[in-house]
Amino acid sequence: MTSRSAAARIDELRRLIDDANHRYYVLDEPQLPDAEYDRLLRELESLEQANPALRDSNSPTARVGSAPSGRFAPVQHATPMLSLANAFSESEVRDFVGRIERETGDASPAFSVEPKLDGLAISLRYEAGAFVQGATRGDGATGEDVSANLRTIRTLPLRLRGQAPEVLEVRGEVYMPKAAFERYNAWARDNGQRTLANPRNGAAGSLRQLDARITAQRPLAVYVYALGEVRFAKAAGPLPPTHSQTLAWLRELGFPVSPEVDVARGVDGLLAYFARIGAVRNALPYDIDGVVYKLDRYDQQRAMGFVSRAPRWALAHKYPAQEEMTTVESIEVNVGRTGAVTPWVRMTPVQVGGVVVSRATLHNADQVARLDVRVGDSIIVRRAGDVIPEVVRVIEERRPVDKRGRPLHAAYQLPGICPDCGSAIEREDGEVVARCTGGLVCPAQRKQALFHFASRRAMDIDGLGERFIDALVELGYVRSVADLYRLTVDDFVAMKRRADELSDSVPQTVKGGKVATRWAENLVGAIDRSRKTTLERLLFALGIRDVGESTAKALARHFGSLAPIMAADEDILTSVPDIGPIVAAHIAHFFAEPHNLVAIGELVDAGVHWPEGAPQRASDGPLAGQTVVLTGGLESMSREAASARLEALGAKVSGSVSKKTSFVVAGEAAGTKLAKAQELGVEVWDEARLLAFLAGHAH
DNA sequence: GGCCCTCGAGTTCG
DNA sequence: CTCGAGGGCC
Repeated sequence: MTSRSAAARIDELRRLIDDANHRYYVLDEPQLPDAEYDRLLRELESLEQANPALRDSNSPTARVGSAPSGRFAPVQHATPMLSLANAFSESEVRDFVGRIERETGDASPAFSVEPKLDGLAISLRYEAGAFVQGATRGDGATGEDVSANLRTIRTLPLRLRGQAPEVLEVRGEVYMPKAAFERYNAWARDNGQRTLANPRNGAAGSLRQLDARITAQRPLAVYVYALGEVRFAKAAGPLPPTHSQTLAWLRELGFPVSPEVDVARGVDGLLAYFARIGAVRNALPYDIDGVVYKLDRYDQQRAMGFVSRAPRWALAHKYPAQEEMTTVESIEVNVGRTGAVTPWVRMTPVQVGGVVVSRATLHNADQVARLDVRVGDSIIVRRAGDVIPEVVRVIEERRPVDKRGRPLHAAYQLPGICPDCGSAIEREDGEVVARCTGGLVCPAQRKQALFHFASRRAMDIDGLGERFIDALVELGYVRSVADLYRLTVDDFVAMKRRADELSDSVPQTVKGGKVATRWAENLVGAIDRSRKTTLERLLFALGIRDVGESTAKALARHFGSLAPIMAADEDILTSVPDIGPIVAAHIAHFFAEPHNLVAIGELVDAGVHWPEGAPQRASDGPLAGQTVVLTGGLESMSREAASARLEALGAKVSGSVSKKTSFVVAGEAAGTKLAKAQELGVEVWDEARLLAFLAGHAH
């Protein structure tokens, strides 16, 4: 190939690859098959290698990064990089908008609004449409030249598209997408590399790598959101008159601009945007710490001017932090109803997502080992999608060490004996959970068994909470579930008096004298009401391992009465739908234990009773054989009531959506289950349709 | 033996 | 809600 035609081909390849990159990374609409892309890139590489004179630092092949070039050179920003005023409350937003309305005389000014990415601010300089230099923010006036590292970022255009100004400086944020961060850390763990503490630190650290080849391996991305210096070839350039139009223009030039940018008017518009982004915050592919409001019209911006270094026409409205750092004060264990030993951390209380968090579960020994959490460690805690705090990771760099630089504390190990009863803790082969072997000898297990027995879905004894059960067991009033039915008002009053003397483990609101008597009467009444129950509730309340509500219901339907269940061997039990050999063994063992038989006899003697009937096999009804899932809240009835009505019509009400689900009933604020149903193409009913169906099939 | 669907169990704060 | 594991079907 002559060098002339090589030059033409190189030019063509660079265009094709740049275009493919733009479509893939910026527009998210890949067009070129991966194999074809690789082929073009390899062809370009070999042509550039054969023709060194035609190499170009803005060639797409440069994205693999270049060797270190010493220190970062300082870069003077042509126009200073600003900082923004922050707001943490609605009233600050009102003040901000009020000021602008007053001073511009515009009763309903438009704002360009955008998410505030949690990354690293940078400035990018283009001359004649080609990327020439990129710098960190630094102190706002002078930053560091990180051009080589920025070139490795796939979403950053190396050449602009269309009519680019002579000089164009844009400001943006370099960030690490959440998924890329997770992927990178998984890779780093597997390969013995240091993991990144969070996406923001990951972005900052990667951008300040002296060796751009390392940066190239870090999955960074960039969004632009503002202009710096702009010079057009001809005298006065046609700059758009508003910020939102500028963003659209930047997008046309090939820059990645957040798809969440919008225009809003007035305080209500801004707050609505803040709420809308806040609602999807977790689902966004990047971390944000707030949203930014910018007065849209440039003439109005000029009228507002600056205070020190912050513009008076822009505001960053921050969300409460969702991830915070704190320290581990101790690692302790809980013993559950089945003896499951669950480790958890007590940590220095810290505000996360608006509430103070002081403890978080570690689930099991595997999780402790994975995180390698130790006493004294600095940890990142998060309140994920729901409410439950979790330990995200340990910041190993901050682990306390002794004089010789060794960690102060060894890796945490689960205790070998139960802290509540001293029995051995064992973990079966292949199982994740470790269990206390003490059984009902263990006070922790006994308390949990009682709590489960009294719980709403079991015997439904109102007012018998966890702390109160603790006191009952510790003071020796109750050993087995049947003991509950022997307690009198006098017992409760006496117990209350003793508990008050010993500690404050009984609610403070319960005072002595008449009030105590009244309270005791209520409890005795609640216990008495629970005597009348159903077979499935009783079976569930007994706390047989692996027998939850659903299995208890299956047993009750299949056998109709208690005696045949107690008498059944494992073979007979296995013939019940959804009961296999393992659950059958647990059930048979439970009823083979003499103390369980005694407890059941005592319950019956104490007056616990339930209707018994004939065995029921496959149900019929208009919904026979259908599996239904309820999600979200219904207005006209509780979720339980809706379940009962559907079951009465023969449906099986399940908790999780799958291909086999017949239909999903979605109420208010339906969440992931609705999304899953839509993804799987499962039929979705709204409340109106459910009500119409129920009305049409009323008994 | 491997998959998919369910169920069970544990969990935090106000 | 999420994870782990039991049950059932291919």
